[in-house]
Amino acid sequence: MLSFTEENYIKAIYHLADGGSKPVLTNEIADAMNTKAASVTDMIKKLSHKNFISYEKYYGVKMTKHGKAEALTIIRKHRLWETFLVEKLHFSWDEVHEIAEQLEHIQSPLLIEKLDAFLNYPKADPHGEPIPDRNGKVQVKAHGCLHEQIQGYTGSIVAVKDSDSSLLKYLNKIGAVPGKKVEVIGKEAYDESIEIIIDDKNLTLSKTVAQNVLVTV
Amino acid sequence: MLSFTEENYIKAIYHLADGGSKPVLTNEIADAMNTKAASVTDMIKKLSHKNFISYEKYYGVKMTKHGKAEALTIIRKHRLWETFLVEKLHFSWDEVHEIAEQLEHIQSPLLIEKLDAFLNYPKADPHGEPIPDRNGKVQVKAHGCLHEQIQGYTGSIVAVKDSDSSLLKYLNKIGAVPGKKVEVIGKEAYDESIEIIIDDKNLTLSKTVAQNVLVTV
DNA sequence: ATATTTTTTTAGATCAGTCTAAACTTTATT
DNA sequence: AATAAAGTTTAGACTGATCTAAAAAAATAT
Repeated sequence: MLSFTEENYIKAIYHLADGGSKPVLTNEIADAMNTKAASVTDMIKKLSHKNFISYEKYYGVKMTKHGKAEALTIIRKHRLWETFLVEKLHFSWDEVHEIAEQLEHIQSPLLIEKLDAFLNYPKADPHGEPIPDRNGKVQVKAHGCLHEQIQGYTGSIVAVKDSDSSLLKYLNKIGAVPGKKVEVIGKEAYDESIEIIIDDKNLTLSKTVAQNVLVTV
Repeated sequence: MLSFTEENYIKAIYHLADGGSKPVLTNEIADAMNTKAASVTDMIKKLSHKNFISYEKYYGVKMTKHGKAEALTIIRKHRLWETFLVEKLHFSWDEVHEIAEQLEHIQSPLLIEKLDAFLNYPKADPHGEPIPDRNGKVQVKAHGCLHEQIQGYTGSIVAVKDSDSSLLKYLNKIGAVPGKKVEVIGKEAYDESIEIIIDDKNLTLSKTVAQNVLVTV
């Protein structure tokens, strides 16, 4: 059985690898886990020994099939619990992450099946992220440019196209990060800027920025 | 913040001390925790240093006010989760103990308040055990062992002592669950088994079973 | 292509929780 | 009261997850 920590590493690596495909560097993991590179190296050895990742010294790690499957069941649990917290216990969607981080480690496949049924087999969590099914299948959501959306649109941010660090920094500052709910209030015709609401705050994004933000459709 | 293990020790000691009052011996704790006396001694030192119990070498430990309060919040969490599992997720009452053992360690006072509200502030868990309120107050119901009752007794089942799953499964099968009316028809002198009526059905329970069933008096 | 910087790994230490084996206290027995 | 038995504590070791400091490898810059 996996420890708390092992599960957290597997989940973090999966996310950093964008679904487990691309290789991830030691320092990236250390940053994501708020720990030191040395600790990561140790854990990498353990996880690779258990066949969740493949590891070659001085190169990033890559997830195996086994590892991806494991990550998906953890993600499934996390997102089902978040849905429960928001829909049944009436938490607001920004309060649930920390609690779900704990709940996702509860061991009981039957519990998760029953929770899934209780919630009526939801397809996405409160942040709009898809919930993998019991076999690890993820329903990939169609998404489009924020720039293409019109007044009245509501959805959530899926990803950011450009990896330019100043854009990311800016989006992070204004709270426009993946997972966040967004509503389109209106668009300026003359410069194609877009007015939106994120976290109850009105924001105006330039065309250039809006073209780089992917949202659910 | 308390570790998983510390919480489990506190809960076990509280139960062994019958509500925290009488002193508990090292070996009793070791048995209850499925560990060795030496490990218990170490943990006792730590918990006493943190003021949850008072400790004098070679004598049993006693819970402090602080320790009792802590134990009661853990028990509250455990019993609320059991209620949730049975009432909302439709687990049967003999399946929930192990899962609640995990859930009781989730840290979030707000979560517990919301769960309590969601369940409509239940007074007892599915086994009939009282649920402490947010201040640690327990509503104690007068009750006695079924085994101690004599011919002609009528009352109802309040709770089941042992949380052993095979006992619970058995009681569930014969319909001896909390809330059910029970009547004592007679007792066999030679093996101290007891004959009762539940749901118009005559049943014979062994001494061991009857000792674990609590009834109103 | 050599030197410098960055990244990663190794070595060695620490802490929590556990263990076994030995030492020590208390309780029971004769 | 002396001895045996039972229960408890100490000493020392191990594992898992972490750390710091130093060594090694890879990437970058001159």
